[in-house]
Amino acid sequence: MQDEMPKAFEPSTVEARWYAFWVENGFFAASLDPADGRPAYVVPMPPPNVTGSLHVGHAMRVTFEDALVRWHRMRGFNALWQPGIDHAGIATQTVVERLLKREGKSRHDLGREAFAERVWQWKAESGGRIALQQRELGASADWGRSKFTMDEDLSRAVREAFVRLYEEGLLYRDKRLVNWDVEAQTVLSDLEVENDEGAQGELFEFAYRVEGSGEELVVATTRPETMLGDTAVAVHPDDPRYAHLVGRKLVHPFADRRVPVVADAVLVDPTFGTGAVKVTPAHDFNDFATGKRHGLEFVTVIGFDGKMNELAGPFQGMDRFEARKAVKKKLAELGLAKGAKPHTLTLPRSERNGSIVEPMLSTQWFVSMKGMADRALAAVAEGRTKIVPGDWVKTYDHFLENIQDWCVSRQLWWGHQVPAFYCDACGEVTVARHDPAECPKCRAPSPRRDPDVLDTWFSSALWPFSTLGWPDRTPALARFYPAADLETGYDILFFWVARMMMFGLHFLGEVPFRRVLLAGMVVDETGQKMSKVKGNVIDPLDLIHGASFREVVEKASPGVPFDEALKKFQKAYPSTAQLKAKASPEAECFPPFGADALRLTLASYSPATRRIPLAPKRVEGYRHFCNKLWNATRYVLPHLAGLAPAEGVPPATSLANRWVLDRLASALGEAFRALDDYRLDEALSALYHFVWHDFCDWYLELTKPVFQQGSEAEKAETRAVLAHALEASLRALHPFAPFVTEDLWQRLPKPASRPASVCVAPYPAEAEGRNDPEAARQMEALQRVIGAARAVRSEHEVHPGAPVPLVLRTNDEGLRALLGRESVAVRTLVKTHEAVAIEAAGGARPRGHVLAVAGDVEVLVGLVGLVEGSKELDRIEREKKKVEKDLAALEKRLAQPSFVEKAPAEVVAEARTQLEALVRTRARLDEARALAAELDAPAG
RNA sequence: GCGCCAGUAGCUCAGUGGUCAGAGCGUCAGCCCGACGAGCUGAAAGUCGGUGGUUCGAUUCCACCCUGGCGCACCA
Repeated sequence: MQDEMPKAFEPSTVEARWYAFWVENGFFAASLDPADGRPAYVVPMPPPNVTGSLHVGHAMRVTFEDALVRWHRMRGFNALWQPGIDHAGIATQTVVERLLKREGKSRHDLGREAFAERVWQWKAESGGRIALQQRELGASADWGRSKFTMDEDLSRAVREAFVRLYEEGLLYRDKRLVNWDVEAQTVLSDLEVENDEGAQGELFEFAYRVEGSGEELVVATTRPETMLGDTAVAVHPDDPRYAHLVGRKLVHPFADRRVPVVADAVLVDPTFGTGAVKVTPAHDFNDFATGKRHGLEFVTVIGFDGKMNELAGPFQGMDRFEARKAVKKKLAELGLAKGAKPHTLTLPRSERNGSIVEPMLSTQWFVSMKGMADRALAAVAEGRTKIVPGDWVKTYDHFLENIQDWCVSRQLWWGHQVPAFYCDACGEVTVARHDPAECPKCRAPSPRRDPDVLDTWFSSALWPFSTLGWPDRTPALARFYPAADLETGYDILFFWVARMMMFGLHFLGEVPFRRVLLAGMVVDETGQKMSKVKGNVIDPLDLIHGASFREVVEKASPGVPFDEALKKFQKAYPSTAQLKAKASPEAECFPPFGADALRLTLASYSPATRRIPLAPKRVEGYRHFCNKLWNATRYVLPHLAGLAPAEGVPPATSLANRWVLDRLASALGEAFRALDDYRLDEALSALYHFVWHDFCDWYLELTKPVFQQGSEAEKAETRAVLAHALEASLRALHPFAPFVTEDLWQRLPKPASRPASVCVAPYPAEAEGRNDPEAARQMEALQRVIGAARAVRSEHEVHPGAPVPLVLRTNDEGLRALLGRESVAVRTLVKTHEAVAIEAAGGARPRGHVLAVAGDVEVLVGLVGLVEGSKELDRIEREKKKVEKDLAALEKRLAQPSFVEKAPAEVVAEARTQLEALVRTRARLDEARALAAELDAPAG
């Protein structure tokens, strides 16, 4: 693998071979060996849907989790990143039904068994493709332990959980009003219902006639068709308008039924509408409760198919929306319609298919949540599980404090079938771990199994332990439960995280994970959610492998004409549009940025932020960073000449070597602290800055004169430091950019103790550098001097290649000594071939030199004959203005007795030191100004 | 109605009770120098959403307000 290094980093050639290398060597497998004493670090991967295809959300999961897992693995943890796939009940059934439809069939044509067979077949062919895509991102999961939620062992866990809850009286069957998805033909849990706010509807008013009088009672409704199921009209008990009607009966215009007027303070707000409310206990949640309170009849008039049933009289067979119009019309004909006003309402919609959810009376299985919720609340309150960022604790608490029982049965064919059996002979219900051959009560043969399946999230809630062999007490369970970190998007805090907490505590008596890390959602560059409607979806694989505009735009807006789709896309990603304004379909929209660049980009967003605006331009920036690493290594390698460095931090005596080890220590320390705090962005930023701006911009440049003209001893020391700093940097960056770091690391000569792969090499901590405040201070002074000289030259537009004489003056002897020692460095970095003169301050000014001030050093740059005139006075004035301003502020503060008395001593001392420094700088600037006149005077 | 989040350079975002601040991209000027499908050097640019308060001191803490986003509940 030690081939010639191409000039530029090419992700595609690097990625595939290293992934194979890692897997072949089993680096990602967690160990169950009893002799392995390493502490466990476990992260359960949120199992993507079997129907899923990798989107940026998944890419973010992989990036965050993989970085954490690789980091811990390198730190010597026995890391288990538990992967898997979710069977995704409704989603998968919908996909396969759609396929059947193309063949002109429905699932009913096949029957339940054959349909399930068909789904398994589909799964074998195209399901779980996402697991392969996760590998393209470098996911270091323990693929050998991968689980599918419908695997035999996980199905056993689901059944066990169900039976136990039933035996404990926490799982029960009840007839109540549920959310019915008319399109999918199944019940939904409350969480699966989305509230569509701002829908335009109308508030329709009609009258009921009071029995035995000509009086009318006007009610208002947004759903006139439900009046067919009205069994009462409610008024407020204190409402004088209707007091006389309470207890009277109303005539239902279409049904052979008398409807009582009841007084109800809970349901009725006398100030809203007419102050009289029609009550339909079988089709509305509030009315259901009202019906219970008053012992009303429950008349169901809408069927599970969304059509009016036989109790709807003349409206039977009509679709509910059709019936709405018909009822209104009929009421108008009867003179009972009393007008309508526009009304904004919130419609409950199925999160799956968007159809309007119908509240229906139905018998379903429910899990009693209150007790489990209380324990889940306590676990977080007591800190046994920490939610990060902590902002989410309130949301978590609010959900659990107001939790309703969980409807877990679904009228689907794909999923874990409810293990309940009904005896048709005696009505006995049996819930059992094994299918009963006969009714345990009356011995009637073959009780009928409940046809329903369980909510997909029921099995997901068991994930942290069902994947480890529960209900058996396996070694894996003992070793890997509870997990350390659970990382996921905040959108499934209720669906998944809270339920895992509850089930984990219930079944294992212990929290399922110590930390919950909640990440934001990836959105487009303008902050909009990604959706096909908006045409702003980006396939992360396109960013990795590169893609033409046609490919990108087709995925963003399937089926939409190119130009239109392109426009939408460019609007969502302005920086891309800018980059490729002249986009033609076949032109390259994204070059192959590579998995590393994408990962670095995603890792660079603060995990605390809720919206993560994905900017392709930013990915490009990180590809450049990979390229920088690549080329830095390309520079370093020839100098090392294959010499393997010794173990440990190499000795350093030269300023540059001491300094770079100091910066390395500081960056590594910061990275470690940040990672520990789940701040991948801060860790990355510290390392990025070190590599690019300290290591490449300064240190590599400083090594050049050493290799050109240094002594053998200097060269040897520099070689060792160079090799060490680069090798440590690659290790430090490996969790973020696994591919490029592995490739480069393999090319470097390394100490003998290093393992076969960087992914199991020790993660560098601060001690792999060497703190050296003295070197840091000296280097900073040097950098200021060099910066001042460069600025002078740049501002005077002197050709960087032109040699300029440089005179550095200071009365600080230490500084003079330093500048003398480092004069070669100064000369190299200022890019002047002339000798550098180091002098005491205050001498006569050399002719034609422009002066700048760098702290205590006067920097005189000789520009004779190179420029006409000078901007020196301008820049001195500018600098002085700044200094004066800072000085004034400091003086003012120090003049305040309250500040000096009350502020901490060190703050005051620091202010004084700064003041002194500023005063000195001001003096230099004053001198400089006086001297500036000399240069500005007409040349003699 | 309850709750959460955001509002900092042209853009996207970091950040801190202590000289009223950073990064990337973008912009401007110069360069191409044997690590750099790029890079290097330099520069310009912000009254840190508004109003009050706490404090010796607030962009950073508190209250209220405005704007945008989100969640939950309710809606005859």
